Amino acid sequence: MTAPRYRPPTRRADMAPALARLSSLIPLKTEDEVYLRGLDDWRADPPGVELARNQRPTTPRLLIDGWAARVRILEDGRRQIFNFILPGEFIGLPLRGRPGACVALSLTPVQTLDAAPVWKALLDGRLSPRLSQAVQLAAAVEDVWLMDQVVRLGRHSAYERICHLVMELYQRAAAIGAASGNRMAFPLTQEVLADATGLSVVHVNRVLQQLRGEGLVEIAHGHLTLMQPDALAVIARCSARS
Amino acid sequence: MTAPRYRPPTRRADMAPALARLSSLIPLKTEDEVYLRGLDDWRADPPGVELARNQRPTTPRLLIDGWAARVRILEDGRRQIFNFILPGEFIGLPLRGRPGACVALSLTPVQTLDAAPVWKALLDGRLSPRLSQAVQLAAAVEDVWLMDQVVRLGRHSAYERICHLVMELYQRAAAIGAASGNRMAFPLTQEVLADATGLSVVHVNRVLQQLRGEGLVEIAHGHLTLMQPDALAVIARCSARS
DNA sequence: CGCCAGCTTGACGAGCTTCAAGGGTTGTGG
DNA sequence: CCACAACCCTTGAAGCTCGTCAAGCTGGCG
Repeated sequence: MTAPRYRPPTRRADMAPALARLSSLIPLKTEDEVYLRGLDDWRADPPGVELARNQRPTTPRLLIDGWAARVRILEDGRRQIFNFILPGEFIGLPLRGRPGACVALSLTPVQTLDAAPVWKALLDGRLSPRLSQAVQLAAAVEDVWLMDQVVRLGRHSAYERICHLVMELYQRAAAIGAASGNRMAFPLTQEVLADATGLSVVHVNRVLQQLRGEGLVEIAHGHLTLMQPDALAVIARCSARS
Repeated sequence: MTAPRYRPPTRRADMAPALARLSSLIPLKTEDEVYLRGLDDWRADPPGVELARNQRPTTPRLLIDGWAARVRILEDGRRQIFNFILPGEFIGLPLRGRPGACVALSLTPVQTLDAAPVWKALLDGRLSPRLSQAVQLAAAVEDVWLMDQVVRLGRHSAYERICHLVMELYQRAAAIGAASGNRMAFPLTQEVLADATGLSVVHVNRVLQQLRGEGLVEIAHGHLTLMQPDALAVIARCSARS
């Protein structure tokens, strides 16, 4: 009956994962890291909170802990997830989008920093060339992920969709140092996976059972394990070409 | 047996549609139109030609006549169309994408202009503020279309997908003055529609039959007619919100 | 200990794909 | 002018993938 009270963390999470992700786009120098660590408008939010709407003006934020997603909700309640947001990614950059196109939603407890100074510095040309390029690259990579999502939804079977998405998420987790030994924390519910893959919850469950039975992937207790990364990669590689 | 010889047109197509489309993003001044009309590296291509690959360096081009599409082709031959390209849109702008992410393919005979001067001028800050903003807006609108595509593929039925796509294309045609009286030239084959909507050709055909039977939409002889635009809009409006 | 969100399973049916074959239209060559 | 080829559209039949409904289970948290 009582609202599920949210106890915000008292301290800022480690910024290393976020910095690792940005460095994976373009190697950052110490001064860049110092600059980012200097961002001081910190905020913590519980799951299920709308972090940003894609409309101007919106102040961009940098995710430093937790998972979020870009989502659209239809009039009749259907939901479609466009993409997941992991630490080191920007939310609400005015580079893209338009009112109602999508909303950023926290999926776990999240911590973010106000990135408005970064954006302002970029526009004024005061941002370090490496950070400028990192922002540009981040946008380009997002575009590619969105195209991958289109291919998954349009031309992959349920089985392929889940394999492909799992591989993407594993590689992104690896880039922030959140994966080791083919294992990673995986906070997504099957309902969220369903909204991302365009499937029903029940069918997501069945595919996951199948993958577990085949000894390919195991998701349990908030963790994901790639049992046969190579076999998975083969299935997922029904993707690019030409 | 003989290659289906291609007779390129001898004269450049009218640029009015392309200019109308850009003006619909941001009203252009006469000098902007003069500048664009001054682009002189003209090219004509038959259908089925790869116009640009999403990788640097690629020289961007401005489509002035015909239809094209951004496509990805999978190893096993499956195809997914991301988006259609109509006159007034740029192909291969280095704003987005990455090798292999997608390819631009002509669907009809097309005519394009080399837009490298535009891009260079933009980078140097020499481009008129209106044209600069038009390019930015074009990119933003493309993002929205891509998200719409994700929603169609992920959460719409076949019936809804086709209605929604038809509405989008009609509005885009209207913006370039290529539609009148609920009617427009429509050069897409059912196979192309299938690759755009993630369906099989056979099922696209069945849905089109149904729409025709219901007196909603008629596609025949390369032309599309909206018989009941209002009813269609209601079906298609299962889209944005929040 | 009890509650609730999330996971699991079965049965059934709809939506869509696949395979197969036929028909219409357009353009090319004899 | 006709015949033919290529391409596209159309239709039927059969079956698989996936969604829906319904019910029970499990684990974590207050």
